Amino acid sequence: MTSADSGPATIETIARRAGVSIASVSRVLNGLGGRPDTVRKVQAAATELGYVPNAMARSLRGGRSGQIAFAMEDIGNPVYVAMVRRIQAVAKEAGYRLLLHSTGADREEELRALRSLADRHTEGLIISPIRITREHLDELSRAVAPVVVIGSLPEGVRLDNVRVDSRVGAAMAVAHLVGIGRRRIGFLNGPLDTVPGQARYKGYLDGLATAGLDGAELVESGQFQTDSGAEAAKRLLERVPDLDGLFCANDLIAVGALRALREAGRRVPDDVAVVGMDDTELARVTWPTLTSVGLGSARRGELAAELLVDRLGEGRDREPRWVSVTPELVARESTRS
Amino acid sequence: MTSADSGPATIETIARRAGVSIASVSRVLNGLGGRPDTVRKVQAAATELGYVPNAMARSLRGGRSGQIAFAMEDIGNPVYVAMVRRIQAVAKEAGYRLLLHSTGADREEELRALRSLADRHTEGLIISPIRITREHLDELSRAVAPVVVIGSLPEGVRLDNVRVDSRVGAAMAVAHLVGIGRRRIGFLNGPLDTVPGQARYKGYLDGLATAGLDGAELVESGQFQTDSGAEAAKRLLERVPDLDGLFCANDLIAVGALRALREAGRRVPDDVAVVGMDDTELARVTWPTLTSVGLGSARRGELAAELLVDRLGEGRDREPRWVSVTPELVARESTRS
DNA sequence: ACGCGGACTGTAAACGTTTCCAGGAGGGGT
DNA sequence: ACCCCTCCTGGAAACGTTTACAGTCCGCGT
Repeated sequence: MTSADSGPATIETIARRAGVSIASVSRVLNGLGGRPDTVRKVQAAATELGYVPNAMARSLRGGRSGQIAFAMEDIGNPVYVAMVRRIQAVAKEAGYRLLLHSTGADREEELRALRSLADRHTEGLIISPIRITREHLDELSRAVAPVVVIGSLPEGVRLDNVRVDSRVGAAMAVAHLVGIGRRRIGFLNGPLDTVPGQARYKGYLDGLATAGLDGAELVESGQFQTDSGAEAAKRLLERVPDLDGLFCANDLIAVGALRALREAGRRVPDDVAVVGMDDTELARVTWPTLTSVGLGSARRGELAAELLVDRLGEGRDREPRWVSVTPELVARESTRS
Repeated sequence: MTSADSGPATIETIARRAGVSIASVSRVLNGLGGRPDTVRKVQAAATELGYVPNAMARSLRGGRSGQIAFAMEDIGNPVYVAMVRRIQAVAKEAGYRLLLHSTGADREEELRALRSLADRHTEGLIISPIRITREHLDELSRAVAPVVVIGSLPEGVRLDNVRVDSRVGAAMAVAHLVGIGRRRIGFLNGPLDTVPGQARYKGYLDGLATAGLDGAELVESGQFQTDSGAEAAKRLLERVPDLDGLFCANDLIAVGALRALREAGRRVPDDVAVVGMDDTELARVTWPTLTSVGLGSARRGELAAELLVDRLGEGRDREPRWVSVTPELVARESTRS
């Protein structure tokens, strides 16, 4: 009560006040037994002093920081919001705190996140890179702590991995448009040199091929963002006035496209039916509400977090696991026939 | 290169390899001088071994973890996304990592976030509580590390604080609706027992009073969320069929209201003009786009982060500072006259 | 030639824990 | 009455840094 001890109470303060050794204090506080009166004295002292163990000291000694990190492009994209939410939940459940890295899709930032594992402030990392370069792979293989990747990896990379076949998802989108009678189906993509950009482009072509259509000239690429999507849509509409279906590589692009279509006086879905991808919360907010191919982002976040937590505990040395989620098309007003 | 040292390189590994003491290694690596050849040897050894300093050890010794935290209700609300983005940026700039607490507006969780400062894993906290109880204030005053509150505090609380007069903002919304000729102006609020709920309600009344209107019976409350907003709107429409203006306490509610209005066959803005609050990214996504009173969420996040960073550095003992941001109405299609 | 000052170095302590180890106390069985 | 076993305890080391302190070396001025 009086104790003129400077600074917050430590295990030592308690030891002095309870008249026992710091070892005993530590044991009692960790529930490792002790004589009843020792336990009582220590607990009394601890609560009186409002003792809270110093997490840094504990981490240093135990080699465990109790922290994991999630690195994504930008938290502004609702697809990552969904992931963060679930990762957060799983992490908290397992007793980990969550750190956020916003990389802005900058390769250097991503690598920095990866390398930052080396300083041990974080026990593991979930990363969702949209480009995967040789350097990424090198750095991944060299990572000093467990890493779980959300997104597709090249064959043979031995890392826990949560993926979704967005190529199939893209094909589903096209099939759906074909199914409601559309024939001139455009595609607004993100950058072609990204993993998702590639996969979705191939899926688009797959979908067209299956339907016996040709759409080579109906593609525009930009960024995976709203404004960029609006511009791309405008370009496409000028080039292809008889467009009647539009698949967008993510919901942000789709939102931009809806805006551009409206400004161009096209009705959705009557004139042009639109399908987005990711099935984010945005899809239920637009008007008309947006048909979108869900890629299970919440689920992927959850799975990734579970993989990581497992590897940090029980599954220390298990084989790397590749988990996948299946895409699912959610039909809404933007493709009502 | 060969070194059968187990585990990652430490300052000691380097010392052995370079044939100097650990003190010298530390000094060289921190740029505190040394004889040219010592510097060379140490640096060579460090890079060969790929040395990275252990953040935990450093934190323990230095008493600084290099981490700050942000506690908010739910990252699903775009208003927090905007804040997180900016906080993240400022934190990174100043060399801090950012931890996220999602409290789900649960009082216990919020208090836990506050108390968790005591374990020193975090140097400071930015918190945006929507309810402020006696317990919050006690815990805030007792916090062992700097805290910045985003949101209004009772008079006399000595804490760094970033606020916005949302009461005035609400009044602006009503004035705007009055300005375009609306007279039966409803209000969809969040919970009345929250700080923002209170302020916005008062502002709504202020606005009506200024215009010489009476609207006591035109209010519905629910949660600050989309679905809840849709339900509230439905209830209100049934009770008040001649509604011609609607102010919503945040954009999520407004999005729900837009949906409900559409389902009820009312045109926006022709039949009912709608104003939201927070001016989140959602406002530009809906159709019609949503007029909304911006409360500078990005700016508030930024200011809060700056206050915190300052207090952790230079401003250690400066007086608590109260900063405020002024609301700003952004007119869009939902109130076009 | 000697001493002095300055620049550099190494030893050791400190940060706050957890945990290994050896020793002590107490109780039960012979 | 003695011994052994169990249970608890305190001392000390360890985690990987930074830093105060005291010592060493060198060159320079006298």
